[in-house]
Amino acid sequence: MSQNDPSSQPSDFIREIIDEHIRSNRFGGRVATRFPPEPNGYPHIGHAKSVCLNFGIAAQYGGTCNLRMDDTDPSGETLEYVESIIDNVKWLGFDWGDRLYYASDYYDQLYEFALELIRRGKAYVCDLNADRIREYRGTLTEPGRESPYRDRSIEENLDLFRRMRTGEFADGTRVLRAKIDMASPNITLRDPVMYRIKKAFHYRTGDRWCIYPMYDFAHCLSDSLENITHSICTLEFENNRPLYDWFLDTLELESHPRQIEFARLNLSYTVLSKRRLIELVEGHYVRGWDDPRMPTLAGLRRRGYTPEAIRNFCERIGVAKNDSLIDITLLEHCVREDLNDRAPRVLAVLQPLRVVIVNYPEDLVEEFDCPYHPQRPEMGSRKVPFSRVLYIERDDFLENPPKKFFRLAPGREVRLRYGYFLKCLDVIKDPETAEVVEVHCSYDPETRSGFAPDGRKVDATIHWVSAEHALHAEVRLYDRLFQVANPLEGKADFIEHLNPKSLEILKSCRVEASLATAAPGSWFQFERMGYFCVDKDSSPGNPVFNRTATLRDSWAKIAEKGKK
RNA sequence: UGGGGCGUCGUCAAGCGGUAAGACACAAGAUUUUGGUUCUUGCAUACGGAGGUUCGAAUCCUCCCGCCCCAGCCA
Repeated sequence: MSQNDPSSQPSDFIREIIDEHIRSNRFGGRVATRFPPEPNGYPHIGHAKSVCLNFGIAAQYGGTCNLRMDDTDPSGETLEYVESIIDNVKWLGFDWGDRLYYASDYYDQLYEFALELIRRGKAYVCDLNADRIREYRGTLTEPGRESPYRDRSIEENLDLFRRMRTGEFADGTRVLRAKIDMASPNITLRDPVMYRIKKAFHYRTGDRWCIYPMYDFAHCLSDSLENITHSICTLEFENNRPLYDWFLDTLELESHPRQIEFARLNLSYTVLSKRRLIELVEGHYVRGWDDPRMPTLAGLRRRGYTPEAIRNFCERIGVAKNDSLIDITLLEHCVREDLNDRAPRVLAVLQPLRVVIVNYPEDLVEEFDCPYHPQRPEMGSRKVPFSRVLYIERDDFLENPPKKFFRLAPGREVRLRYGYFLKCLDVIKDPETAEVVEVHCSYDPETRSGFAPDGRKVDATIHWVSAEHALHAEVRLYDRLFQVANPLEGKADFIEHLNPKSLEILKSCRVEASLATAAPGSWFQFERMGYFCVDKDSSPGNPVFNRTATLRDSWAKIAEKGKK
């Protein structure tokens, strides 16, 4: 069993805290977590870290994990975002059963809790406007001042708050505040706002409400209502924990979850903040939320990343409190690892160079049986047609090859994958541009299975496709979205760091005929080129492929060194 | 200059007083009909710095330095 493998049961400071709670029977041995996104953007790989953590812990401890939309601010929250969250968390492989909740479903209860706080003399209606409240709040080094409305009677507060709810007052004219401590060194505790007036349409409650609860008030109570035991959130909420506890303590609620904060994910060569992702989408720097260059789950999914790869990535990066910038090569490694195992191998020529085999019969067509996976024969094979005219990759031929290049070149012999040895006899160039347009070769009929009876060796094996039989295809090559590891570093606008070559569209690719029926979303390894998946833009006869990741390429490294 | 948090290899990250795991990256080599995969090997005399406690400190204490978060009627 996997219990013997410690690495299969992740351990981190959060799980240590939970272990301790179980030992001390703090929550009756129960573990209940929740993933609480605000539906105001598409979920990204950073959310995946939280999803994996919360659902992972629940599964590991035999507990539950709820999915809760933290929708307490009508502006920006939409059903489209809710759907994208549901869709993507499900795709990642997690199941919340029937426990899909919405903070907006708690509005009535939250309102009652607010009334109770007023009755306990712990909340008051404040008539200061936003600017005034800021002034009264003080600064990091100076204490704040108490609002002149702080000592209203309970009756007046109750009356005013009810009238706030009925829409008697204009937006921004009054708020409900918690009465805590205007001199607290923790600014979060300086009489924080609990409710604001916003006469805005909410995507779920419509115009039933014109006052909306703030995060600090709503979140702890939502957790409590759901009987959460461990409320896991990111580091920036650490300052808010005393407030989280204050509401629950002041209301004397039985269910008092423990808030635990961990460091959010940062990934090199991309950005993971909703605000900036929205900017990329709305500024049309990418083709939408599911653009394969985006770090959104929708983007990664369309790019060809598998849920398994993403989950594995989330496990490998660990959980701690250090601000970190994870190297994107780790994410890439995780997809390659998964796809190497499961992607069928297939032949595809991205930048075709025409090859005529001068000694191959004009009308002969042979079929080679090509296995789908070198290490997994159970994946089977398919027949690939071979004929006199082929296409090979442009990069696999060089008229004047450098020392370490051992692919095709004048006078050189290579092996065609699954086929014959091929020798270059002649190079045909465009008289105007001197560009190589065609290569004439001969093949050795004795080498049909890829070996020479005389035992002679060949340095390279290249991929190919029969000109007459191949399918035309569009292939989209993606590279990192940004040119620098940390686009947010420095004073420059992160947009300036966008990689102008993050997308290269190749329209004259040729892929083997077996791909004609490939379903959108299916993964392949184009041999020697990388992992690709069928894009949703494909139509019958016009397949479109996205490059998920290149293969590791030691030749590219050698070539790169040669340039320097 | 208030409060909260964090500082271990290029990047993450174990370590919880007994003499620095692992992963990615990188480098070298072996195998190979993908310059892929796989395999082997190398990669922190050192844990932000300085003192101190101790037979022994990345782990305990003190001071210092650096980075992140908080002054939304966002979450």
